[in-house]
Amino acid sequence: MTVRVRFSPAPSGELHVGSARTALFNWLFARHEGGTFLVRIEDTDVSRTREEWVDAIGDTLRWLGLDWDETPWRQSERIDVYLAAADRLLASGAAYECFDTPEELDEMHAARKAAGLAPGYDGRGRDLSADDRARLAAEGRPRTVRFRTPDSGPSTFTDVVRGEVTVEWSTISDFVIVRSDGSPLFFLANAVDDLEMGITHVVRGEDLIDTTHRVLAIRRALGSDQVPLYAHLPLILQADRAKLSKRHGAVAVEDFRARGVLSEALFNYLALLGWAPDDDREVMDRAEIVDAFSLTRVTHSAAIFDDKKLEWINGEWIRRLAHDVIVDRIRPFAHDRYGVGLDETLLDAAVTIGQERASTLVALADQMDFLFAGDGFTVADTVWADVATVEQPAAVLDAVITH
RNA sequence: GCCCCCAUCGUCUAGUGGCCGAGGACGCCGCCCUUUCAAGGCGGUAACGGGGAUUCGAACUCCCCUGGGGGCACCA
Repeated sequence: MTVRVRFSPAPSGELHVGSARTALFNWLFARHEGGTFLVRIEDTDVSRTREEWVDAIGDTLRWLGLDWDETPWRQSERIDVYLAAADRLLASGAAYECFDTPEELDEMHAARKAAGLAPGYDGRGRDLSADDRARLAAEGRPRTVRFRTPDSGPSTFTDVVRGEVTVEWSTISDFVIVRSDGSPLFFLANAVDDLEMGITHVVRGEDLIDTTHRVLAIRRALGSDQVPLYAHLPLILQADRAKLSKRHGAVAVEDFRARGVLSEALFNYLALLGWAPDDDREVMDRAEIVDAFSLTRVTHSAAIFDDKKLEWINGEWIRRLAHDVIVDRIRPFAHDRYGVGLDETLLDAAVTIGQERASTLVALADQMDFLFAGDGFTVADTVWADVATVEQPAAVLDAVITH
């Protein structure tokens, strides 16, 4: 079987490190297995989608070094496919039409919660007659399509990292697959696409583990007896053990990029969050990681994102990369900061110092402050005071190089 | 509230019944190198959440508790 995986981001913001890690693991798995890595934009919710995010996510993936194999899919261009599937589910009785108003649903949720149940749905629309439905539709009530879940019995699937995952159907109520505005929802689109695109392995965050039962149920109702192999990755948490959020500093890949984290370093660090090779290596390049990667070695518990360790790996990479490569990457920073009159010789000298001591490209740029500005040095306090007091740039350079 | 998942140093992790009086890395603390900062070298600090059970023997198996996380939407 040829491995076929996909990364399916919702374009509702910049790519954050959690999603990037998911993309990375999918990519690593595909490359390791010689399989295919696809990108599928899950933009069925038009209100949350912005075209600029679609482009931004692509740029970020490219920057990280994650290349995809086929033209990216857009779910927004396949709406009719999902609705056709919904019609089939309706025809077979696997799904049914509902005409509940938002107010009625709110009331029901409150009542169910008070009764110690999950918000869910009480199935009130399940057994409406054709006449009932026609009448309610005629009243102008909103029409949605719900998937009918089994009343009882176990739902089990095999997860590569977690083993057998079982849940009782009675805890999962009927859920909406087509909105009142006629657009399809995640569960439907996801099930249809994974099926039609021949996805063999679904690698995603653990926050989606509970949705698997529903997606699998839709697949079966659609007539498929094929089940992709799932692998739910442990979540990435903040230092306070809460889910990563924008309130707590950098979470978007672009934030790290702007901060001067090298692509190689973030790739390397992210690979180590939730996975470890079977030896002691930590600083590894892309090829080494692809070679060593395996889903069976993915860890089980949530990991805290550690900036310190990222900084360390970044420093390793700054020192490891060829001098010219760093000069090329630092040039935009230097240019922004010091303008057109950029002195290439000094830039070169700054990188020399930077590779020796900096952990991030921004810190490296700080080294340049005193080289370019002469007296205004921001290098850690009194560091290199004697060198910085030399007035002639040439002498500074000399001192730096011979130091 | 209900459901699911998870549980080794502060953090990332190795570990799949004896090789573990628990290994590596980051961080932190010393010392060395160095005119100073880094980098580097050397050393140190620090963990199997608790209780049962199985076993000749449990970090590794099972159960309970506790703790943490996630889910329960006309978001994905």
